[in-house]
Amino acid sequence: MRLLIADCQVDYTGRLSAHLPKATRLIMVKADGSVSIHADDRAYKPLNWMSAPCTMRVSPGADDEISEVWEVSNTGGDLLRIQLFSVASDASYELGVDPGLEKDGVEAHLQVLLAANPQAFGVGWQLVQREYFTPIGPVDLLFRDDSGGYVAVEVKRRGEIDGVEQLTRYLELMNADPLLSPVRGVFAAQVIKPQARVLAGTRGIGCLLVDYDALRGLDNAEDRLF
Amino acid sequence: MRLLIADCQVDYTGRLSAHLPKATRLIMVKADGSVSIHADDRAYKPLNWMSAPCTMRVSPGADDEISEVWEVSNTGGDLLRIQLFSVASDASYELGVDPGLEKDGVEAHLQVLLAANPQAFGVGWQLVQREYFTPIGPVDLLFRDDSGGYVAVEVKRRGEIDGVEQLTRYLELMNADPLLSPVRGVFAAQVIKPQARVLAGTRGIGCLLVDYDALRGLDNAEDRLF
DNA sequence: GTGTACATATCGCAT
DNA sequence: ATGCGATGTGTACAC
Repeated sequence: MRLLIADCQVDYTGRLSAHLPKATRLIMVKADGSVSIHADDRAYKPLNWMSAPCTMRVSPGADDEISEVWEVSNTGGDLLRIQLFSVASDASYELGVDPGLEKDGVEAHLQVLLAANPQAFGVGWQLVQREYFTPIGPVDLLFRDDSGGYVAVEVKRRGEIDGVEQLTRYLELMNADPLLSPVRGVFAAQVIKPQARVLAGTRGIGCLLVDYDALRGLDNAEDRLF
Repeated sequence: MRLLIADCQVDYTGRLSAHLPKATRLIMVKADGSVSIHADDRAYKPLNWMSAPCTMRVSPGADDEISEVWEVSNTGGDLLRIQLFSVASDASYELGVDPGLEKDGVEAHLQVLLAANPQAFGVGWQLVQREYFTPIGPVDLLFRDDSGGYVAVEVKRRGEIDGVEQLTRYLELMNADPLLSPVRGVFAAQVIKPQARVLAGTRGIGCLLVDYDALRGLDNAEDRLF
């Protein structure tokens, strides 16, 4: 990883055109060839960047003020042009390959927990299949309720309007299948935004607020019992 | 901006739980207090981060190997815990406030260009309103076609399935209004994905591929003429 | 390679 | 504050 602190002017042309006037910034060149330019605020997003795979071409500056010009390009025709003025610092480091991030608590885990605990939906519910396949994609969970009717469940961490749309498309398709019809829908999420709840209501789709910690507790309790 | 190259172990608890095993990484502390941890690949995304506003608490390490422990927290209860082992480099720089990014070519510009050039849709089309308001949000463009019928247009840079869903919701609502009905829909984008085109077709929504450069050329030509 | 869904998305704007 | 849409979204995974 190479880190420069330098006065620079940057231009990007690609999916849009963007320009950074001359100022002091951090320029980061990573081992995969990617380049990013950071200001002294915002943790997450660089001002400008070029993702790998890309190639860099370095040329001398056109005048005394510009020491070098970097042109970073990819196969899609995007071009990041960095004009370097004075360089306050320029250092390189060997970091090696990162062992990587371990995560927990995402939607996949919610889905597994709900599949293992149908009682979260109601008494007598039984799981038919997880990731039940339809031509337009997999339904997260398919259950039969206590009366034997099919229920398609869409699981989200945060329930928003596009999740309701997604479930609606699945339901349209499944209800066109005489072997499945009628299929009800339930939208399950840790939080459900009001607009999503209203839209679900108008489409006859039920909503279930999922308590992740309680479900995980249930799961652990069962692990201990059996 | 403070830049450390150091062996570190990182834990994050907040909207999810995540763990980074001990390895050499870049740790960036910006003037706004935000902290990010970068591996030697991926230009855009840090491995872990805490956005401003947040506060850092530094304590000495529990044993000889750990030099310091940083705990960065925000008001939402998120916690980023960095255990520092050996530090290869530690430097601070004054960058000042960045003059900021200037952009061009985003969806807003497409919308303006299309509003100014109704002939891109067809002969005799007339703009009724840009950002035509409905209770569920603004329709990008509302036209009357050569026969006087209303046409709602959704503009995207890239036409995908969710854009068709969005336009569908607008059309449902507008067609429920006897003063507007019937309203046709047209989905306009620089590229339209096949699945979006098919969905639009099944809903009776037209598709228009927008040539950004040609439209801009038209616009410039008009600027010169008048 | 393309399509699809998720993200600690972030960011900006309008209510 | 909250909702909502756009992002050069990036990223992983399935087909």
